[in-house]
Amino acid sequence: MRGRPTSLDIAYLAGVSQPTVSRALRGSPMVSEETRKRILAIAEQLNYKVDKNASGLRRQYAGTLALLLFEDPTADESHINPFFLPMLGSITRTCARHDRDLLVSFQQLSDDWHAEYGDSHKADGLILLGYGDYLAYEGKLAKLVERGTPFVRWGAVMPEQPGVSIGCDNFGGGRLAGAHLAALGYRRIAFLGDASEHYPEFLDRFAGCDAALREAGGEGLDRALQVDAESAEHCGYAAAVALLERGLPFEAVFAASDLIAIGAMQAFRERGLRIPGDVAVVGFDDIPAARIASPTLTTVVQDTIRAGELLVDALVRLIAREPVESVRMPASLVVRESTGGAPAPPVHGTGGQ
Amino acid sequence: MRGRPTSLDIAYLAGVSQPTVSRALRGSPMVSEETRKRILAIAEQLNYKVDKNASGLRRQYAGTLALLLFEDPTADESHINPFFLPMLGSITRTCARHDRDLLVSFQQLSDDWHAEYGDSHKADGLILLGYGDYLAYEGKLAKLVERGTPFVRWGAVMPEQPGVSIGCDNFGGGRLAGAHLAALGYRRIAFLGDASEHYPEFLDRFAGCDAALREAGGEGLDRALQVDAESAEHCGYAAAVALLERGLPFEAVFAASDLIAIGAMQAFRERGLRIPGDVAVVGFDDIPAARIASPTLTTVVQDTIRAGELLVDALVRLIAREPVESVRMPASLVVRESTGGAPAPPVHGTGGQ
DNA sequence: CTGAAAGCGCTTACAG
DNA sequence: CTGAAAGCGCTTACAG
Repeated sequence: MRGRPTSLDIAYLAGVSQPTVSRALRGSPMVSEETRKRILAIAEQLNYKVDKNASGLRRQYAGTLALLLFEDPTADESHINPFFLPMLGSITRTCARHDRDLLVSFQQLSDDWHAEYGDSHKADGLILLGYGDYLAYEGKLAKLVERGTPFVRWGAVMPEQPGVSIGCDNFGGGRLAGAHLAALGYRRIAFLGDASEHYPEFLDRFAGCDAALREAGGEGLDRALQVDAESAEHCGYAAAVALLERGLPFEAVFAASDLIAIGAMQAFRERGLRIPGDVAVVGFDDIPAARIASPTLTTVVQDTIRAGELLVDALVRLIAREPVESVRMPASLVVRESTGGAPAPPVHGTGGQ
Repeated sequence: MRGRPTSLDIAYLAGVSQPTVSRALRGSPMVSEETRKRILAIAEQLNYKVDKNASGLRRQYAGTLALLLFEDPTADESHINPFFLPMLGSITRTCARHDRDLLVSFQQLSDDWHAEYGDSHKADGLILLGYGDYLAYEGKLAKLVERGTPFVRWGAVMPEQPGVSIGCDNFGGGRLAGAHLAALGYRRIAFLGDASEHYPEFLDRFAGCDAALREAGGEGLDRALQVDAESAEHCGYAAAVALLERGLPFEAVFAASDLIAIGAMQAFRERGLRIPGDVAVVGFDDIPAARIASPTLTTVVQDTIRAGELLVDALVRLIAREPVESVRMPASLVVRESTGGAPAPPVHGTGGQ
C-alpha cells in the first residue's frame, strides 16, 4: 500500500470487493451492518478519504460551489467591501453544512468568469457577489441562464431578471431612512450614490427614501442634491465635496452605503461641519466601521448572515433542479449618533449587538 | 454531442486522435503548429474546458489550494478579524496567477482539518491563517509534517517549528511601538494582549516593546500593567476595564492588535479619559478601522498584500517539492492621533495611503 | 509528429 | 446482500 490508501486497499483488508467498500462508505442500504462496520473501522484506521477527483468524474459532479466576488474597479486592490465579510463567513459555514466545498475567486466584472466555472466541472454552481454596474452584467447573467449553469446572485431583486437573486428590500430600507429623517424634521436631504439603472440597489434606496419623504408631506428627494458615488470611502468623500461645491442648502445626507457615508463624514468634518448639528447622516449596510466612526453612524441593517444561508440554500436547490424563487429580505434601521437620535451609549456598544 | 463537449468531440471534429487534442491543449511541443491551431480554434468555438476531475484524477493533482481560516472562539460568528481581508484578496489573486483555485473554509482550531484536506485530493496544499492558541495547534502542525502534507501558515516565525511559516517581525514591530512611546516621553506603559507562549505573536510584540523601553533607558514593560486579551474588540474593552480596576498608574497602552486597541479606546472614552491627553494608545495591524476610529490610531503596519503573495508562492514551491524557508517580514509604524504625534491630516486620508 | 493502449479511483447498473 | 464489469474524461508512456 503505497502512499494514499484507495478503496481497493480497504477491500483487500476487509476481504470484500471494492464496490462493496464504495457502497459501505456512501451509506448504501445494500450492505450488511456487519460488513459496513468492518469497512468503516478499516477506513478510519487507514485515514482513508474518498478521492474527490475520481468520485467527481464518475458522478459528473464537483461537490463544490464557486463564490465569485466582483471587485469595484474603483477600489484599490486591497479593499474588498467589508460588507461582504460576514456574508462570506456565513456562506462558508452553510456550504460546510451542505457538505460542499467553496471555491473563492475575485473577478473583474469584465472577465470571462461566466465561462471559466461550471464549464470545467470545477464547481456545480456559482454565487455572485459584489456591487458593480448592473447593465454591464445583465448580459452575462442571461448567458449563464442560457447555458443552464446554476447560479444565484446577491443584489437587487427585479422582475424579468435572468436567474435567481437574493437581495435586501432596498426600497424598504430607503424608506426607513427617509421616514427617520422626516420624523426628525429634516426636509432638504441630499443623496450620495449612483441612483440610476446602472446601480439598481442604489436606485431603490433612493426611491424608498423619496417615497418616505413624500408620505411625510414633503417634496421628496431633489435630484439637484444627488451626487453619483460608488461604494467606497474615497468616492463618498469626493461626492460630499462635489455636493458642497454646488452651494445648495441641505440639512441631511442619505448615503447609499456606509462606506460612502464614512467618506462623506470625513469631508464634512474637515470643512468644520458638525454632525449631526450642521448635517445629519444616514448610511446603509451597518458595516463594523459604522459603530467605530465618530459620530457613530445611523444606518440601515441587512441581515448578512441570513443572506449567506439563503444564497447557498438556493444554489443547492438549483443544482438539484428544484424550483427556486428570488427572495427580498427585510431591512431595519439602527439609530446612532449621526442623526442625533440616540445618546452616546452608556455601556459598551462596539463588540456586541 | 450531448451536453458538455469532451476532448473526443474535438478530436472527431478536427480529424485527429483524442490524445493529440490533449497534447495540443496543454501546449505540448510534440504537435505541429497547424494541427494545434485547428484544435484550439475548435475548442474555443465549442467552449471546451478540460474536465478538472478527469485531469486531476489522471495527474494525481488537484490544482487547488485550501485556505483554512481559524476563527477566534471568542469572536461572535459573524466577525472574522478584518486584518485577514486584504490578505485573502491577495491570496486569491496570487492563486489565479499560479493558475490554482482556492478553496476557503473556516475552521475551529479543534476540528479535524488536518485530515480533511490533502487526504482527499481536494487540495494539493494548505494555507493556515488565524490567531489562536498556538500550543493547541502545534501538535497538528507536526502531524501535517509527518504525513507530508504541504502547508504554510501565517504566524510567528520561530526556530524548531514544524513546517513553514510566514509572519511579520513582531519583535521589531513591538520595538517600533515602544521606541515611539519612549521618544514621546512615556514611561509607564500597559500592554493589552495575551503575552504568553500560547500567543507567540503577542509575546514577541511585548518583548519588542519591552526591549525598546529599556534601550531608551527605562524599566521596560511592567507585568503588573499587562492584561490578557485575545484579538477582538470586546476583549480589548474588557482588558482596559480590568486594567483601570487595578488602580495602577499608566500613561500609555500598547495593544497587541488594533481590535484590542479600539475596544480599549472605547472603554477609556466612556470613563472620560482623553486620548492621547490622559492615555496614549498604539495598536498593531493597521486595519481599516484604525483610520476611522476617533482619535485615529497609531499602529504597526504589516504588509498583508505581500504576505498573501509569499504564502501562496511558498506553498506552490512546497508542492513542487522545492526547498522553502520561513520568512519574517519587516513591520513599520504609522503615527496617527492616538499618540498625539501627528496633526489631523490636512487632506483626505481615509481612502488612500 | 501522431495514434493505440492503459489506467488514475471511483460509482453504478447488471447479475446472481 | 455481494461481485464482475464498464466507464466517467483525461494524460502519458510506448510504438511507430
